[in-house]
Amino acid sequence: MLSQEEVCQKLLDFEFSVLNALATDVDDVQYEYIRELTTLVGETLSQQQAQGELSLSTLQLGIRVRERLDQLRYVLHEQRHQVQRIQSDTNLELTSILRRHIHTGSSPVYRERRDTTLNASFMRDWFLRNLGHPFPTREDKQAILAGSNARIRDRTTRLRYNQVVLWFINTRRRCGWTSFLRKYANGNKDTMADIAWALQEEQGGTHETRAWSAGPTKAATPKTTARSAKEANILPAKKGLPAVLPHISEDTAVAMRTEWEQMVERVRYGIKERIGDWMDEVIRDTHSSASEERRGTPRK
DNA sequence: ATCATTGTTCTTACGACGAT
DNA sequence: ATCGTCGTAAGAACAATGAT
Repeated sequence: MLSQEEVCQKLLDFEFSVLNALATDVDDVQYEYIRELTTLVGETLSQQQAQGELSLSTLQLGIRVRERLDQLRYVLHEQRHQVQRIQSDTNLELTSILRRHIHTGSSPVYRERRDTTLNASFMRDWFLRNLGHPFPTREDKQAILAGSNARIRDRTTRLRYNQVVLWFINTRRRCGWTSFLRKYANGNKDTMADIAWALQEEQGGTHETRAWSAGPTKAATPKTTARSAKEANILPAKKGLPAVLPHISEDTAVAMRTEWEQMVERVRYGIKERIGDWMDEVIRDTHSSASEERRGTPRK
């Protein structure tokens, strides 16, 4: 148990630490110290009060400290508002200056890189759950942003809205989603959604894709596709890919399944499209030259 | 006006390789 | 073993353009 003198000293120490922290930027160690001190002072005072050991002078000191901190809190509150107003005005001004600068034909100003890779786990997860239609709405993007930044205290590693937009654009292109769309769905996103549904159904997927498959924009325009038939629980005669694309050859179906799996892997673990393509080339070359040798065909 | 796509540039990490 | 340099892949970001 602390003596009255020690309690008073802790109170003053507490006030000094808080003032100091407010005047400068606190690091984690300082923050932790203030937190511990707050607990210690609070517990000691309430204990002493409960046991009737709290002296009048300590009590008065405690009240004075609280009043000073209250006043300070009010002042800081006002200051913060002012700073926010100034920041907002400055941002507007800077934006307009930068716009003018860019429009005068100067070279592009690339933002300084903060990290080599983004905190993309939320975006990857969303992409994988919506492979049939990886186009998040504004609300979706805001939710992804909030989820990604929820536990990040360091400002410099927090995602920005535009980074989410760009990540989806780049990932659709790099993971092979766009080329798959063109190659197998004739550029039709509805067909792509159906194919995605069928492939995931074949693989015994969790059918989480139902969310986008029956998404709000689609639901508003009901169509007699394989997808809507499924939603109405009218199961087609065939299941999986043949139900959606009845006229494709087995070879094409196999190729589609392979490319789909590669696409999923790229999204899940990173793109690495160039290494992947290179590996494919090596494997293909090795395979073809091996079979040529088996047939006795002279190489080169 | 807003959002997606495409082509492209730029930054960073990393491996190979030679010099010490 | 440890550097410094160089080339390259991956991925983030930008600009122009098109679609709705």
